[in-house]
Amino acid sequence: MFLLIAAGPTGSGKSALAICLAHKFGGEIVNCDSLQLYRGFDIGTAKTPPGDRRGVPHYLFDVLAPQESYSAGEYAREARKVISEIAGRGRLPVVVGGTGFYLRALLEGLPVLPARDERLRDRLLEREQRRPGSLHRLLTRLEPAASSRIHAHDVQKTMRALEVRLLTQRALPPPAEATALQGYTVIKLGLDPDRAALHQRLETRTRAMFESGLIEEVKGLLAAGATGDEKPFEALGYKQALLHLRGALTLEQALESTIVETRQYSKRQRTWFRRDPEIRWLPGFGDGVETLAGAITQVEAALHGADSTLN
RNA sequence: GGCCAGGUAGCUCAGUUGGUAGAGCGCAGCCCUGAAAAGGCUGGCGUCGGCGGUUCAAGUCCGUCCCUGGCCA
Repeated sequence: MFLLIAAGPTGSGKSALAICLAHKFGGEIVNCDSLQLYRGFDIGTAKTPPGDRRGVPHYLFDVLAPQESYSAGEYAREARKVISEIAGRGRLPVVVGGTGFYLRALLEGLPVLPARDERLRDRLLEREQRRPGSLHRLLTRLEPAASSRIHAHDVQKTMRALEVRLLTQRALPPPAEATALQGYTVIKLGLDPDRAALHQRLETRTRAMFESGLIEEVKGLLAAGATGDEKPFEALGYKQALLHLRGALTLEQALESTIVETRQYSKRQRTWFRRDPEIRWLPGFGDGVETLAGAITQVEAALHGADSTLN
């Protein structure tokens, strides 16, 4: 069984590439983007409209309501289930998305650890607010190895480490090893367009999002009952649209801020994916003819290469 | 034309009584084990508008010229 992955920074054309490959090789698409999971967040997440999907089935899009929180662990479980169903039908699962951490959780697994505990977190946060730095000091005492890996200023990660420590102490048995996804030959493709060209495209795309109704989409979500405090409103463009609607930013400032933060996000994605030695990098954008041809060649070679070694 | 306020890192600006310059943002690089479009770390020699002058020493004082904004003509 094969599993195809399309990775790369936002705006590099992953979706176009994935749809094309799925169309050609009998594939079905599985989302690996932490925000395209949400219903109603369409324009700002650059979700492929149903009309552009060329009849290729798409999974794990629009499966969450705004107020539902989510995590890499939940994603990995859901995605593994969907992938196994697709493969079970004799089709090729094609995972597309820029959320590197979710992809890692899916393929390599996460250590078996307790999930988030909001009540514990509230207490820890309160403690941190009363005495800044106290959580990291506590972690250093309880779990020196973990605290040395986490910078003292990184409260979010410090809190997670403490949470794990405090919960596992109570709830033995000790954590098991991470379980990697088994049974698939994974073909990882990565898109690596020229940086200046990507920046240009991201700016153009962001302007287009605002012009084609991002603000109205946010108004609609609020009218439908969202408060704006839900997690997906932290997303690029949504955050700024909200600030604009609340009068904190002019439209121009909201646009400018979204452009800048999108560029920074794309850089973080590059840094993340670049470390993965299994990715076969394709220069250019996923909708480029040559890039697409190169991808098809790669996939064919991988499929045939595996055929001959299996026989 | 006159008066006033400014011209310091890509941008916005700090720079005490003169001792060869700093913050934020951007930008670049990086980290990441259930918030990940999140969170965090590292990186600042730049003709201090130009030219003269005073001084051991000038972004900091003096002169002059140029530019920008405002006010008055």
